[in-house]
Amino acid sequence: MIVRQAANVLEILEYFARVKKPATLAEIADHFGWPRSSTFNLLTTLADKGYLYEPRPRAGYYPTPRWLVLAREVSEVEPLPAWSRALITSLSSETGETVAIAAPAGVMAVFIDVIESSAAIRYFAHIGHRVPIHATSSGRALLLQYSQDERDSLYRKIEFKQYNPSTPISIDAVEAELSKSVERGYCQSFADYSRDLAGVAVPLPIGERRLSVVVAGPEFRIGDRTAEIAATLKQSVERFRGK
Amino acid sequence: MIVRQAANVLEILEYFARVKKPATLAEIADHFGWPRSSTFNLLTTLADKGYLYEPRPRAGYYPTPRWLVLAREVSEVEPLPAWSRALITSLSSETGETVAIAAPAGVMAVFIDVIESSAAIRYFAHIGHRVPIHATSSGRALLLQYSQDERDSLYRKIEFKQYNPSTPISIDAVEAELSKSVERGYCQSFADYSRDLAGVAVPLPIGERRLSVVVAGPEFRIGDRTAEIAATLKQSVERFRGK
DNA sequence: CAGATAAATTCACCCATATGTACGTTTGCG
DNA sequence: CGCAAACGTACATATGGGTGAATTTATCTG
Repeated sequence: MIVRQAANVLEILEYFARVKKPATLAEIADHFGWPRSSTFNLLTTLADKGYLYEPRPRAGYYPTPRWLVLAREVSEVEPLPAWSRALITSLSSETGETVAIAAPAGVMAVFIDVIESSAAIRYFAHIGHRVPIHATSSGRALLLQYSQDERDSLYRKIEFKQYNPSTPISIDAVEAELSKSVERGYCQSFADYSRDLAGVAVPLPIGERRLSVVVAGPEFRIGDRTAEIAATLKQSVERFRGK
Repeated sequence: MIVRQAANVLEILEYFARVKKPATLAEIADHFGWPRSSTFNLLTTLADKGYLYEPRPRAGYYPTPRWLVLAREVSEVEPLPAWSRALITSLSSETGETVAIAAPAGVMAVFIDVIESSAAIRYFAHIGHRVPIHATSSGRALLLQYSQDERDSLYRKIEFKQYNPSTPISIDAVEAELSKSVERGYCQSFADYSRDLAGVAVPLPIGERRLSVVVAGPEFRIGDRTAEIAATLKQSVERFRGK
């Protein structure tokens, strides 16, 4: 069950991150198609707790720096090492594709750091983006770091959906793909989840954390370059990990 | 009306900012006294939207860096100038008290930047902290920048409460205090709102924005130093504004 | 490896809460 | 300056969502 008002708070934060200027109650209500009265209650709540204020009287609400303070506090703990960002930046410019670092989140993989390709046609992803752990290269690079037991209990929670023709829709299919990945030395996915999207990924354990790096872009650009990209990936990981 | 689930999202964020480590569903539920099932729904919602993840399987949830990304985006717009932070840092070390920059938020004043005193007994405030605009020195320094019309319409929304013996509980009382502030050249408050707390504040217009700076601490330390503190305040504002 | 214990998840029902409606206030325009 | 349209706010009510209890899943313990 989704908690609507909780999701709405996030919607509002995202809204402000997008428009980057104060918004009046009416604007917000209209934008989301929410009733004025409900919007009023929500904004009042956020303002009461010190998360919104009115930069200029009657010119609308805007988030206070409180968000930043709290976000900094939570993110300063166990930050990614400096080299991981250098790694994906370097990989992105070398390959010309979007590169991300993924972490497990139940049956999903979350991107916890992303460098987007600068190509016009590219994989559009952002930090916080979530993809099914079993149907993506980044996810499977995480699964490879699980024990068989851990994987088995995860599988039971997965709802196997046929996102695309090539989506693995059984435990066996996933396990088979994992075996193949071990053989070939890297994980890959060709539109197993997102249409037209191909990805190449490898595990990236950092300390206790099980992460993965993925290079992803349109199938026609990744196509037969997977081995080459995988080599670049591994090489770069080796090179940057030391630093 | 307060939107409970919206407030709960903020509570959770604050919780993680405090404990700075992953927390399981049970821990969170117990901490807040929420039913497990409700906590489950909330955490699931936040995780579904990519705001929480599980650093290690079964080791609990933790916020993703997504919060930081969004918070940065909203805060990068119209950031406070670099000198304003230097100003309050300097003021705090000169006076030994907590110093804050306040902005209007309806009938309240929000602190949008704060440097806390290092004294054991001090004014405890944080970014996002809110105080009544009419019953605090920081608030009144904001009111001074309003036109009479704007003030009048604000007054109608204020619910005059006797927080303390000295709280102004009428429009006239507030206006009188504002006049006195103009005469003496700065705003002050002696426990008009918070018990034992004294504050000295001056307006701080930055660009189009109407802000104020306040030096606040225990009455016994501020006591008869108000004039001196006000002088330091004004001097520092002059000095740093140029930079 | 049971058996016990604790945690996570599901579900249906009833109450808290989101909303439609109405009212007061502000703003924009002629 | 007066009127209209837009905006913000209050409140009662029906209904969507939070919760307690039941069920499943994981973890501990002897």
